[in-house]
Amino acid sequence: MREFIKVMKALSDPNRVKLLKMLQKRMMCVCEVQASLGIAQPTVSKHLKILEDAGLVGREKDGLWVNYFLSDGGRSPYAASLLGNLKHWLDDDPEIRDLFGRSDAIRREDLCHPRD
Amino acid sequence: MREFIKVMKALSDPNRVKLLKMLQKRMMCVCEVQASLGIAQPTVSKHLKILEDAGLVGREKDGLWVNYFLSDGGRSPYAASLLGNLKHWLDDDPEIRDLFGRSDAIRREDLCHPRD
DNA sequence: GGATTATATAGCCATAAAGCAATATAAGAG
DNA sequence: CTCTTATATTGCTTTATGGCTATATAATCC
Repeated sequence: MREFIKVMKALSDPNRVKLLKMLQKRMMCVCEVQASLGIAQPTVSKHLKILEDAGLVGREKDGLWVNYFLSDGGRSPYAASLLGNLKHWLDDDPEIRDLFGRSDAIRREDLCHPRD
Repeated sequence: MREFIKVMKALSDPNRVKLLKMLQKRMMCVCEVQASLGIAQPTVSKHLKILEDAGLVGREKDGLWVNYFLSDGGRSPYAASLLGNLKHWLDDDPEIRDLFGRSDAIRREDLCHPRD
């Protein structure tokens, strides 16, 4: 029951749902998510932790970055099922469309390494 | 998005999930739910309202009682899908098993109409 | 080593949520 | 109409959640 509730709670916040929808397109680092959602970096980290604890996303360090990606669902059947549903859900949602419009233009290189 | 979030929030509480699992077996009135879950009657009514607003349950007046039952999902595709998943989820959960053990013994006639 | 940068954690505040007791509403019985 | 009973609503308290700023950690560069 706890595992199930954890997944449902993780999916109960619009910013976390948006985050998952973005990760459907490609893996992202924290600063890319921050720029796309327009919320503070620590808030993004907190959301990502909640999603990770629920088994909805995975992470992979890459130097200074941490890349987050959609989980394959191996850790939680509830997460797996919901991620499957989310693939075709909300694509017509205006908020999600707006988000995609914005996040497509966001590239890590413009946010990080300002010296390059 | 709001509709989706509403369904996820509705499913984010253990008592509401238990309630839905019980309704899988049969429709129930408020006092039966109250006895099964062991929480106050107004709390039950509040939970049922949240589930109804999310399109997860329906209601039908029967004299003094109000019978609640699982929605057919016609009002929300998210609710429909999740209700379908819940049918086979959590049946092995210890809390749900306990609940079923208790709720099977609960009959409306023993709770209401004490004069009969 | 020290500086820089991306992410994580800690601490705090405002709002939401879940619980209860008390009260209001609605339907049936007399 | 009055009384009873099942459910709904209101008002309140406690805890959980989402947001922020400030600080800590981890990795890279010099």
